Amino acid sequence: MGQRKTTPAKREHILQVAAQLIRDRGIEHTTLANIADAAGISKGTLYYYYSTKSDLIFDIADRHMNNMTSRIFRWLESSGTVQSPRTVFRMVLDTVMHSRSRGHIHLYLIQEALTENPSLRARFVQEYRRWRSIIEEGLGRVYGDGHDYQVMAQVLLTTLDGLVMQRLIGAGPIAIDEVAQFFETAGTMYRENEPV
Amino acid sequence: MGQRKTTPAKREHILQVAAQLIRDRGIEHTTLANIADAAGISKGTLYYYYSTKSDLIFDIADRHMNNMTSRIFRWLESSGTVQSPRTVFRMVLDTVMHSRSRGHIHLYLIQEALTENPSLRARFVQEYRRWRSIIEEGLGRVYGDGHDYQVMAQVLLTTLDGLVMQRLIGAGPIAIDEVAQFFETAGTMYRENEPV
Amino acid sequence: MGQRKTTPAKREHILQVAAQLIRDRGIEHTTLANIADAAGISKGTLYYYYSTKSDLIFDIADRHMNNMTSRIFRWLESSGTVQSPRTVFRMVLDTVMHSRSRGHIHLYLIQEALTENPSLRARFVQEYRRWRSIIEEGLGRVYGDGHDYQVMAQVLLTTLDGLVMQRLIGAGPIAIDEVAQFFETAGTMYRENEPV
Amino acid sequence: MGQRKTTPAKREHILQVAAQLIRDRGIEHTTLANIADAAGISKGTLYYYYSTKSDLIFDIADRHMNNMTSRIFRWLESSGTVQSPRTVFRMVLDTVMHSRSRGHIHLYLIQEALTENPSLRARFVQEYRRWRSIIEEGLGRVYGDGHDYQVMAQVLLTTLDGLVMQRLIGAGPIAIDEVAQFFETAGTMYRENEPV
DNA sequence: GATGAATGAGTTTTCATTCAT
DNA sequence: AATGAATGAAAACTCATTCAT
Repeated sequence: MGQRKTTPAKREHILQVAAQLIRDRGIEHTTLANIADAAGISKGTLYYYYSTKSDLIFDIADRHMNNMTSRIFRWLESSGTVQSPRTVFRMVLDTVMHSRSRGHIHLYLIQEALTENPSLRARFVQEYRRWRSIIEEGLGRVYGDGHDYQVMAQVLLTTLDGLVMQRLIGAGPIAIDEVAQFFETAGTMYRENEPV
Repeated sequence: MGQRKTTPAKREHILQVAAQLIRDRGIEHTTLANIADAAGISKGTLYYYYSTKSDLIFDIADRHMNNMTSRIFRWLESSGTVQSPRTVFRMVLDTVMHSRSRGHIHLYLIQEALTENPSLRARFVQEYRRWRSIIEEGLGRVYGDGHDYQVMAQVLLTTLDGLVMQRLIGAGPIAIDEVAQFFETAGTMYRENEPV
Repeated sequence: MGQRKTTPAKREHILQVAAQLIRDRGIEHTTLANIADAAGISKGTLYYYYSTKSDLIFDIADRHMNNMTSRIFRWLESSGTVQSPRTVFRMVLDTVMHSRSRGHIHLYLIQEALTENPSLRARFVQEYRRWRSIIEEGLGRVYGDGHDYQVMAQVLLTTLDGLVMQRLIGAGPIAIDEVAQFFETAGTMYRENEPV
Repeated sequence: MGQRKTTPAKREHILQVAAQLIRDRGIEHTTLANIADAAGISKGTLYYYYSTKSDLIFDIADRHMNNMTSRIFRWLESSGTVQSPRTVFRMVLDTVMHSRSRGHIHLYLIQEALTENPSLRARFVQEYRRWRSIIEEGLGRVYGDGHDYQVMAQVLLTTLDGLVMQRLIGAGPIAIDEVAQFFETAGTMYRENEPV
């Protein structure tokens, strides 16, 4: 829904291939020649679709964030019919962390945004805010009342980012179930103690 | 204090300068020429002290992790005499997130470890485990009993990482106080519900 | 009036647009993609009308030289009815230097002719001779007698070229009036001293 | 006297070689690989001395203009002891136009300055002014009195530029002697008629 | 210890041109 | 007539690394 122009099939193909390569080797170690090769086209053709490496990266980031957003959205939709908050948490954690590669690309893109891509950075800031508010709304729905879940949403989102990093590093298995439970009990607790 | 061999003053100087540059522009955008320039030496001399860019980066990472570790250690030491768990959390969050630049370098180094520096990665894995166990011990001390704070330690550490990332992106101010409170109440709650 | 074949409207349009671009950015910095864009057509279509960049440039040069020639011709026509030689010079200088853009394209085209377009160069040689003889004839008419104005015509034409260059560089305002006067007095003088 | 830093021998060598190539084929058709080859060094080494094609071109232009300037200066020096104005003109014209290659490079550099090198352009403007004033002073000396030779200096300089262009195009032999004579008689005349 | 010079292998970018539809 | 897609060959630029002095 609303990519730039109408992404033609080949542009889409390039996007996929490039994202895959970047996942595997990082942005800096993925050359345009690599991408062209993997996509089965010439460098010239690559240029036809993306006249700059930056452009390509921006589109990959864009796609990535849209994916994340719609994933979280779907969670929000479904959460209306779910009884157990715990199940919900498990699902969120699970979904977002789903593929190691997704985490990889997430980290690379942030890095890129940080060092030399101001517009990409702006995009990240905007998207983070969006995610936070979606999560907030979802939490409100799960717990059913009018409490303020701002902080909890932030912690949850933040934890997700942290999990991505730790998972990438591979510092031991991550006990998602336990973390989910932690958040559930914390949520209940927090709600009760709120008037602080 | 016990670097490899006896770090001569110039090696130390190079380290500092390089770390600073990497903080500002990322690893990939910091060339050896940049470092030599900033350090006021020639590229040849740089190579006299560090025969490879990787070596230099490893040393920077080493230094960085030692810093983190001793910081968390200090917390452990001090936590024995602190009454309020909340104060403790605030302090940890505060300390670790202290400088934006530190966060930057943390992220860059992880990236590097991820893409092409397996030994650096191993080092990170080891250090993360260490941090987690320190935090675990500290939590036990704060809450005073024999409960198992593994998950909570993980969540705390993870959140720290996540906070670093979000802070880097600059997605709005981070309500450290509130997060600290969240963890405190969560901690209490979790302790009580533990038998799961 | 009488281009090759019968220049269809679109070919003419391309010509204008391309000339404009070249005026602004030079030949080397004007790509066929630029021209196609500016003309509102596709590169493919551009190739339908001009099978080579060289062809297009030749046509532009052709047009440019025809313009210059007819301008000087007009001067010749009018000069018969003019009394003051000075007025005439002023007019020539003024006319030829009329638009900065024309000077630009003149220079660019000469450059092109020089480096890689022998046929264009031949065309320039031919045209320069023509201009010189037109000017010579005009001078004879102005001064009314049978003297030989070859040198003066050359100096005048040469000065025009020089003025174009200096004007392009923008090295200060050019005192056209004074230059015109210089030529007038010089002309008179020269005529008298001729038997050298 | 006062190149940037102290031009090492190799830098100087590169400069000469590059200037030569540019004279022969133009800026656009002279690649860095060509230059490196002709200079007997690698592209990397070329980069060591000139990190940009623009830098190199600027230095060539700088050198070129210094050459021109000192050539005109020398004329000024010598002109003090010369009796015949005509001899002087001949010499100036002759000297400046001396080598066809010099003209070539002059034209290319102006072109370059025009299209995308503002600092080069500024340099040209400055140098043109300098040349004009040197010529003015020289004329005053030749004609011995306090008249104002501004216009004549401009016409002379302009004519030189024009001659360079026409010579490059190769539009017939240039009658330098006659042109010199024209300027001499014109000079005398102009001086006498000055109070206009 | 220190350095400037040199390098080569790789990387992005450019663009005139071709061609099937 | 018109076009979008594709291409290749070349060009500029990057930079970690080596080495004689």
